[in-house]
Amino acid sequence: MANRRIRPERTYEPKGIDALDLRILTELQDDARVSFAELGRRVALSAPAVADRVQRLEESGVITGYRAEVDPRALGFPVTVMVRIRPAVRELQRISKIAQEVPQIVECYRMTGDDCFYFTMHLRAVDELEPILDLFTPYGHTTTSLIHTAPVPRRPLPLD
Amino acid sequence: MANRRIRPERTYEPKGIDALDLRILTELQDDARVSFAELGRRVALSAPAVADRVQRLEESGVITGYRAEVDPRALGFPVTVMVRIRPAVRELQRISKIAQEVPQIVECYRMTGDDCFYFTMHLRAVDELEPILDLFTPYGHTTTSLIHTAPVPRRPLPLD
DNA sequence: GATGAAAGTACGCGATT
DNA sequence: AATCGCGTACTTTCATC
Repeated sequence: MANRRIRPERTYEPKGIDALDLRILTELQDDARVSFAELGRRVALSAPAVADRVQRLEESGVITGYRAEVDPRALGFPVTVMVRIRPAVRELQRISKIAQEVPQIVECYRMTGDDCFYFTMHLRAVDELEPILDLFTPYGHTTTSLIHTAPVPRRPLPLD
Repeated sequence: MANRRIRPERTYEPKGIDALDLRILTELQDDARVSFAELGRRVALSAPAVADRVQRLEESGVITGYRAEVDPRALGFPVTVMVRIRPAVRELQRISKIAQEVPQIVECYRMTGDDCFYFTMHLRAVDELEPILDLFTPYGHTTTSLIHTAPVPRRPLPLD
């Protein structure tokens, strides 16, 4: 029988990341627009030195991007919805594809359990919900929840 | 009988936000570290003009922050977990509080449905899971899923 | 537009291997 | 001796008035 051991494509080990890198990452998670000069002052390094480190962290995939966070409600998306999906057999790929194609969906994950997909989306009105859910119902069973509040709003990973 | 009509505390209307603001927000959602000069070039505005607009968007709460996104796996958190909670009666506040106090939890939301809390956390090993879940089990029933992949990794709100 | 700050580049120093 | 990481010096670009 063939060897079916599954190996991860990459081994994710924090090699070559030191305490100074973690301090830099903490600062950048808190304020991504800080200048290299100011960042250098905060971690006691020269501007070129921090710029080098930040570039290294970007190129090695530790930093995956810099995002302005916006308030969807302030932009006319007052409805945030979380949907779980229990896919019908052999329809997993299709669900991924639809999720990618619906622009209101801002994230979608696959996970363990019966409901093995979930996604979050922002809507201009609840009217938008039904037609979007109908894209998925042919391929699985959906469970929908409206999000009320954020007891813990999105926050950085603690890196100490 | 008292009037029990529920009104939102704030009306969230995109008032005073024009197409140029939306283009600026799109750029900043994509690359929060872009300079005002470069941002100005992209939206055909002078650097001081975009700087003014960005400041206005920050002060009005449309922009809530600038975050570097990091890859938790690259930093030694290979396990991402999503937990839903169906709280016991009258224990909602307690669940919020615990979620706030656990640093591994990077977001927590309250929503409609039986499982009216959910949160996401990043762990260094699955060993960490049990003691964290045990913080919640006295106050509700938990459903835990390990996250495998991201068919749609976190992406910006489309503002066209 | 002008001024002061920050980014980017080049080069040299010192420690580590 | 060679490499790596940092600092300094200098030019260009940017932020701010």
